[in-house]
Amino acid sequence: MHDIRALRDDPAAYVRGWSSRGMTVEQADQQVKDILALDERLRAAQTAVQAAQSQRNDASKQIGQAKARKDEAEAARLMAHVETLKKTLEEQGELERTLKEELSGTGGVLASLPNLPAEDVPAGADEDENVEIRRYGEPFAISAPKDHVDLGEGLAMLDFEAAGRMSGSRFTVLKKDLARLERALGQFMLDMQTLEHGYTEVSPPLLVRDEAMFGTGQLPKFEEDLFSVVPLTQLSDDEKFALHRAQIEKAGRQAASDLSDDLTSASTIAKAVAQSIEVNEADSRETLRHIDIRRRHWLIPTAEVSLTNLVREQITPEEELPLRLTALTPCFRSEAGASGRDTRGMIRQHQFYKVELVAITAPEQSNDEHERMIANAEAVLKALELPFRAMQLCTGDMGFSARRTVDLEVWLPSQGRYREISSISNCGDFQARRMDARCQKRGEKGTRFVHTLNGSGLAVGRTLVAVLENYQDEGGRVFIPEVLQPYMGGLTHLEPDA
RNA sequence: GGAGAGGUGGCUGAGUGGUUGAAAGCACCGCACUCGAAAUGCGGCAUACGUGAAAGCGUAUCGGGGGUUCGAAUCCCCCCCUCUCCGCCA
Repeated sequence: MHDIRALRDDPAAYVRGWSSRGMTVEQADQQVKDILALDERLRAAQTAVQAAQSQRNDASKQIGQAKARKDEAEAARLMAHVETLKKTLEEQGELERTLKEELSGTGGVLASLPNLPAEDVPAGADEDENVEIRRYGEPFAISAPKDHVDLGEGLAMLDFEAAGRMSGSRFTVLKKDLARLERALGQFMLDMQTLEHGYTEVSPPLLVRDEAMFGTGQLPKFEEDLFSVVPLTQLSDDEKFALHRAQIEKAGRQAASDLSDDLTSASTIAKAVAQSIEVNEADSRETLRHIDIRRRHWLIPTAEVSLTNLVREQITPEEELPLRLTALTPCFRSEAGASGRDTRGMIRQHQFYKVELVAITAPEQSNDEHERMIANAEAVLKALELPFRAMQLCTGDMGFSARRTVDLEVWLPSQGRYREISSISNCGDFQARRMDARCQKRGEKGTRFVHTLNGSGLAVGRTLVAVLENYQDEGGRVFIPEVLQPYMGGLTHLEPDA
């Protein structure tokens, strides 16, 4: 969500920002012009409505006074005056609502355009123009490395076939020590982030409302990446009846007013009413559909959604910032746009575990906090002694809500390249505006929007893949990293028939 | 799932169609009194948006949305949430 006043003050910054993120300069320039024009029209409508309301309020007050002193003639005169204001009130009011929705509504322009990149973000079109900022560790020399699928199946601990039978593609079943290793990784990461890095552990909802998804930026633009669930509860008969009654009353009023100067026969009226009711049956169904939507929940694609929304619609005292939150949760992604990509193995699943890090900070703290968070994520890879590199994402490769993002990529021997295992973003006040999450200094009047940051610390599924592939030996056994051994009851290797 | 009660400013809580943005109390801030504090007295004390150089002015907001009305915290409808009892359940 963008600040219309900031855009008014410095339109050029927005042209610059958006033209670096998938728009040409001309398109960005036009976009900004369109927004400013829309804003202009909205404020004109607003001013007109307010002027009319002001007059109406004055008149209403006088009507009250006139009635109090039994001056019915004066009251009637004033009521007639208000009647003349009605047209302006309705037309301009309708216009105002439409323009406002278009500009700053849930599906409006300001909510549908991506965050502006920070100044130091390299310009670029896609991932090929990301910039490596550092590298840790040397890829292990493994001759003819197996991939994690062959390793896992060789150990009889990984079963895509069974998963496919019950759930289809992009699901997996882990068994025995491999299932335990996944659990160990989650526990280890969570312990590190809470005990060593000061994050507060949270066990949040995995199902959230539209508003929460809007807050972090998944909605309205990326609905197709998500799973939704709708309870099978139907509307009660009472609710249906109430809805229909409201519709029929509305229809009846409409029909009566349409026919008021031509009351030819009862049958005409009946026909008209019946017709209106039929039309409103459709309206009614539409209303019912909206109620269903309101009862819908979304499965979180990352705990970023739940953790960040913890401060939504709240004013947090600045002394309490930064808030550092972490959670180990399942994540659910439809991967709609990825058909054909990473179809083999557990790199890209509909469901996976991830330890998420979220920080809520005061505006001036967020840059430092970002660096801290990157280090917190890197610490996990270092402890597991997995080779990785850190990539500063270019403007074209960043997510919708981010103003600056650094990805961590782990070495995968079977692919002979680095693959994303963590993504750490500073979103500035972009999400805070969408959530209305603010902070306030003690004893001071004004509030400011907080800054929000999120990062994986780490994706458990992909870490499991990295451990399997990097720690394999020629016999198909897998060494368990030392830091994980306490979580595995002292076990040092995964081996067949364990 | 059934039956019922309720959601008002930072908090408690009055208000059931007309100068009510909203009584009163608490909390908080300023001033007076005091050597200082307490107590007491007086005054102040919401947010967002529009407009304006500013002071200010205007509009909206009593869980959210819609409706009735010249006028809604107050009446009607829908949604969300909280609480109580019953039922069911990991």
